[in-house]
Amino acid sequence: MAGTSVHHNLLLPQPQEHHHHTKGITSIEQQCISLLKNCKNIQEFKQFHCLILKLGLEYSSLCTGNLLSTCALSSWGSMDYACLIFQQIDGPDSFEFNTMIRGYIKDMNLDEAIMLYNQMLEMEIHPNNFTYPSILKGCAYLHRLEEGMQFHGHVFKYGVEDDVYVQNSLINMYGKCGKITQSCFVFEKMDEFDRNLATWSSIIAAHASDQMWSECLSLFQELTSQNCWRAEERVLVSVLSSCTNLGALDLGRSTHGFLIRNLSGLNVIVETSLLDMYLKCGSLVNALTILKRMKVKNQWSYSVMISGLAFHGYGTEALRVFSEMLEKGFEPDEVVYVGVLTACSQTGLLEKGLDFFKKMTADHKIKPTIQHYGCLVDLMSKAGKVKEAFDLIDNMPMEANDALWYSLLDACRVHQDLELGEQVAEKLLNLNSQTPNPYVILSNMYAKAKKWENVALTRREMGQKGLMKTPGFSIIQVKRKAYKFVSNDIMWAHCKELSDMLYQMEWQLKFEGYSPDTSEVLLDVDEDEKRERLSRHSQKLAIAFGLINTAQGSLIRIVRNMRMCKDCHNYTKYISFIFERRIIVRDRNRFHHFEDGNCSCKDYW
DNA sequence: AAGGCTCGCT
Repeated sequence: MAGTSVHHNLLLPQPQEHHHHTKGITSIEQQCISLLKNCKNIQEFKQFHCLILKLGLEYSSLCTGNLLSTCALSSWGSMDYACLIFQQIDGPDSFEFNTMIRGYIKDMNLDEAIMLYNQMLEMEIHPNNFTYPSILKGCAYLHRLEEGMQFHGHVFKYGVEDDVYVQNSLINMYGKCGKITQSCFVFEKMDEFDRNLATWSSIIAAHASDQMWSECLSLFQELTSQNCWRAEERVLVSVLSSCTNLGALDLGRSTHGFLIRNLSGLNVIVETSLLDMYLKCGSLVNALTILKRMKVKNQWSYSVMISGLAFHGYGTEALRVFSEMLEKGFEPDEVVYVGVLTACSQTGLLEKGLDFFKKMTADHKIKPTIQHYGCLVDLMSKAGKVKEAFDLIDNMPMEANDALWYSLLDACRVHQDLELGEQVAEKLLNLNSQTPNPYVILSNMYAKAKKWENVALTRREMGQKGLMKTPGFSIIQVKRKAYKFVSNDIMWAHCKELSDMLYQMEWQLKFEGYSPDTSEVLLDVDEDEKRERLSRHSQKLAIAFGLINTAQGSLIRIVRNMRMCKDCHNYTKYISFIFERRIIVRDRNRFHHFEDGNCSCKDYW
């Protein structure tokens, strides 16, 4: 038994007659401390503690502090026992209080930590620069802004506002509580030379989580321009997240290169961020390479993989990854289930999706959030069950948001359910009357049903509110430069090269059997005019530009602000076949991979 | 005796 040999060791220092004092601790105390720190579990620790008490050792406050910290901060979760020790201490000092607070924060027990903090003040023991970082960390984690602000006040009261650890913790706390302005305020007030990597990491992460991605990247540039910079995984994770959200594949690639050059190995969090970046920026090939090289995967890696595959239209593969995750013994959380349900809705697996929803609540005891209901509504709507989706929203335990209604409204449009569409549009306008989107979708539905009076009426109502339709556009990247094409933009009509290319494309398309599908042109004009308009959709212009300006056989990437129309989808399939190009289009919901005349969405989107 | 990182419905 491990205990026996340790007892033996503990008794060893006894024969020493003269006590060596080092830094105020006797050598026997020092030995006790080191033995205590090597304890593997609470039982072992208790045994030692009893033994020390039996030996009748008088220990100094430093020793008590160490005893406490060993217990309170151990990984074997023994705050109860630490409490017992703490209560026996006659007049605990700030060191001991800080240790206990840190122990509670480690267990995410902010309320107990705050109680102890108040007790500290009552006993007129001043908190110090070691008190605030830990307690602010607790506020950050649990998004407790009110308490965090209170501590910010105390930081001044107890004169530790210039401590860099305290300042970093404040930046982090405000960032996590969504108060980016306050984070910046603390950051700006800091001495430039005091700022360290944790400072930068906190402020950069704060911007990333507040969706200020471009600002996040400029801060990172500011950091790299300083000489003190060194490779830091933690910072780069936030940078990668910003690249992901901006769809900045090039910058993401550079960051990946930087990581490879500067670090010998990558941890699982960085690898997961890279995985997410490549997936969301549309490079499935790079994502799969990362995945193959990953030695360690955690729940988040699977989560990213599942939603990423779903985003690319590989629903079945996403579900296969999910079952692998379960086999490996990872407990699915609510986020993973959002990915799983998305995979089902993107692929049209209605029954499976409903099954997963049941499993989630019954087997895994996860309370569905509005996001889960969102997926479910999308799942049913896309499968044509619009009435059922409407009933589901009515019977949900929470209020519906606009995302949910939009999902249903778009399905009403696709499945031409005018009556329900009108109801849904009204719901949306009740939520926010100053948005053009419900009017636009509704008028498009009227147009498709050839109810031109209603079209005019809807458009007029929209105009009276001063609302404008957001124009559809497509962005194509050529040699690291972005070119934006807006539908029916006449600016490009003067470009001979482009109109020649469009003419050539059209000619070859017709030869291969393509005929324009004018059913989604939503104006009361004749067939020729419809065809004319169709041919000037932004995606077609962007593709023509891409065919002219990129090397033969190379990949074409397009990002759009809207869902593509049926005809553009069909047209792009033909182009991928005729010009032997892979074309990847990201619309507002997902990726479409066009290759050899087919699309990864299998025409379900 | 202390502080910093990644995933989710239109």
